[in-house]
Amino acid sequence: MGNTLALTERQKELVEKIGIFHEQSGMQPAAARVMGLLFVADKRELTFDDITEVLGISKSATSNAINLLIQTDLIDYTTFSGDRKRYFRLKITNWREGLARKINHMTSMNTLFREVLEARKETGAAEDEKLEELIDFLNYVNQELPKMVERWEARRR
Amino acid sequence: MGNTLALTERQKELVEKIGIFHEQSGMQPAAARVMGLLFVADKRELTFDDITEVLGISKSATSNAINLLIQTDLIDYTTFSGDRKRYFRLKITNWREGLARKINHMTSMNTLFREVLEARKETGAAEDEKLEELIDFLNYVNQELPKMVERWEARRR
DNA sequence: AATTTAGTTCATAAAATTATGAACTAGCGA
DNA sequence: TCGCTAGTTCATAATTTTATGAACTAAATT
Repeated sequence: MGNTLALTERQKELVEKIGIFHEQSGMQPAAARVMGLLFVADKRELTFDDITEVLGISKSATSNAINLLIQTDLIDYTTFSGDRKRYFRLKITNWREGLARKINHMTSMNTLFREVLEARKETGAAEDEKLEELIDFLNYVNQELPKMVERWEARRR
Repeated sequence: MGNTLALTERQKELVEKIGIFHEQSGMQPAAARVMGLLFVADKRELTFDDITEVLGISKSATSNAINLLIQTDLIDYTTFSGDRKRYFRLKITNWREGLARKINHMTSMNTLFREVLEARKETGAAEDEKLEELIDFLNYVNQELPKMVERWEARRR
């Protein structure tokens, strides 16, 4: 029983590209490939076995990856009555949120920088001012980013 | 000859915090600690040996870390005549740029998503529309972010 | 010329991450 | 009750990443 989901070369290439992208954002390799596959496969919903077979990874690797992606809310699944399989699919809508969270993580450095500044013996050095400036910038981004998302949403309507 | 730069507990704590933050952004552990140290040390400029001794890492680890940080433009050094040592220091001003670059990397996913969409057999499915929407959002961010930075700069003056 | 200083390089070791496969579980249907 | 399906779990293996230490270089100093 050959697998009906075989990928074209183009699809394989895109799975890798998307995989690498996610790896670079800190995701485990297998999970990153699962993301890629869910993006490019001919079907929008894949079963556990689809994933295992098409990616050529072990069941445990698939299990790990899927649970990780569910936990981080990047994928989802449906079921159908009289069928025990789960059908996994991307939760694309959560991307915006995820992006915002990541940017937020970066800009959250500002509180840590503030602590650093307070722990420094006051030298009144030019370096301290530069750090102040950076903190101010991060604060600004933190404040403006949600507004930006709102503007995008408004424009959409 | 004991080292004159010994860190307080508070400073050590902050080095670790900053280190972990950078590690989470994909930086190698040793380099991440060097960043932390340069942030919290009593002096704003440290030598190779200061770093090696205070962090308790090997010379090669220090060498690696420093070269990495110089390459990625996160640190700098000065020299003084009649002194062969290099004095390493943070290049804080480049942070804004670095942050912008990272956000850009994330939003650069839009071109890849566009490729995915084009490779999909046109099903006209709702999923495709969601992906379109995401691409649109990423485009928007890419476009608006530089403006945001400009607004911050303007406000600063 | 010999030594010291300020590093670099590289083979190897240690540690951390990721994947495997075999054994297991729990529900369903016959 | 037996077997099958759809996974999970865990000890172990493979891979990757990171750090070490010893040997080296090249410039400055004595």
